Amino acid sequence: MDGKGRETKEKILSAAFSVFLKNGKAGTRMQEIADEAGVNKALLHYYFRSKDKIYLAVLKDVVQKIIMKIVENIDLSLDFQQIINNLIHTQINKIKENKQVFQFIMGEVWMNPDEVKAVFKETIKILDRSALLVIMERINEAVLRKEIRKIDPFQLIINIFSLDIFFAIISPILFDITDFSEKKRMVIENNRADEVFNFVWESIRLRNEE
Amino acid sequence: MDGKGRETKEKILSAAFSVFLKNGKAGTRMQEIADEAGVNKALLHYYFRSKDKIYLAVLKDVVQKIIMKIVENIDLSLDFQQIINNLIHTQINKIKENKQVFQFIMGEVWMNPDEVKAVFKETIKILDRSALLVIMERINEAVLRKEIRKIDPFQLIINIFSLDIFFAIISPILFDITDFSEKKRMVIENNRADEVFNFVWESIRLRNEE
DNA sequence: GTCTATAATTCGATAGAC
DNA sequence: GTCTATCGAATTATAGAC
Repeated sequence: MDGKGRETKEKILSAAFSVFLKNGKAGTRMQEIADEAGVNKALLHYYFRSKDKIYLAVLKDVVQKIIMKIVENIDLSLDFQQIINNLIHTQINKIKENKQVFQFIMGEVWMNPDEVKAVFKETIKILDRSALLVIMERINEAVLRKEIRKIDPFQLIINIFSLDIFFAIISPILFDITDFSEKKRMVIENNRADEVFNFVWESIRLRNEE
Repeated sequence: MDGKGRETKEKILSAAFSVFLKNGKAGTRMQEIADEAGVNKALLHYYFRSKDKIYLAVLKDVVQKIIMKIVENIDLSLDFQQIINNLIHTQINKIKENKQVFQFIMGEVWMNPDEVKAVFKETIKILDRSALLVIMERINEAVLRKEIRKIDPFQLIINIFSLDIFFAIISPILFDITDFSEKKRMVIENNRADEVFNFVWESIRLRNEE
């Protein structure tokens, strides 16, 4: 493929990325992608054959990016308490920055579970899992030296992810159906990471009495 | 409307319920509802005018049931620790029993956010909120008599919901992409309620040292 | 490689007979 | 109240000219 062709293909892919993220698979029209890319609709088929193929390309890209983002950038040089604190704050910030991506994935998971699961599986296979494994290792170490109580690392990670992710994806609806003031909403959102860390740390730290 | 008409209408609604739950709004075909109900497709329009109208009827019913289920049946005669324990176990059981309903709502929230939000708002308005309010009251009381540490009841409830709901809706994908044995999967699923209660209680209970 | 025009299909909705 | 037949809109996909 020559330079011009590659350029066009990338324009289409980038447009598809933004349109699929906004509307989901079912809500996306090939015409809208073409308009967004500034090319003719027929070209989408010339380069990608079908809507399904473009969707799959976008989905792979999105899933890969989100998995990377959620486990990367964890500073392991800190002490254990700070690692957990750092993990929670980093994760919640990443989620805030990529809300649209999370909501897209949540939507697609239910509409196209098999497609999404397959992409997740494939991505995880080629992924560098070391970051997550190192954290689990650190959890086990902290248990052994009695800094925290005995807990299954897998369950602890799941609990942290639940507290981080569920709130973020549900908060638009939550604040829409409750009658909090804008100010209270902001306070709750901004304090969420501290609240989660506090909740988690109080649960796992070992006290002197024990 | 005579007896026969009412009966047909109910057959359609019941079929619509099962088909929408399985496929979501976008994935549902009027023909499939008609087949499921054993009537002609034209009759759906005779009784409900449009697909949107049937969907709305189903959505209202589903949302109402799920909100009721999640807050009802909390035994308030117990002591505080047991109320929290009971709340978590009841909720997780309800979620397990109604997994399809939860997954349907999660899917619809992203595909039709405005429609779903509106139905939630409306349902909450006519809902008996006393159960949830009483729990928040009990939380405040427990703080005052120093049974648990100081915590915002709203945040505590959100945290419990996160730990209960997120795991349940994500577990099919989680177990699909990891390589746990069937046995380990069962153990984790069956112990989830105990794990959550333990995690929450360890986080909030006040010790003697403090 | 890119465009115009159109085929092909799917699906919600309706008209009209019984 | 129920069915058959069909319309019309929306949308993916392709054929063919440039």
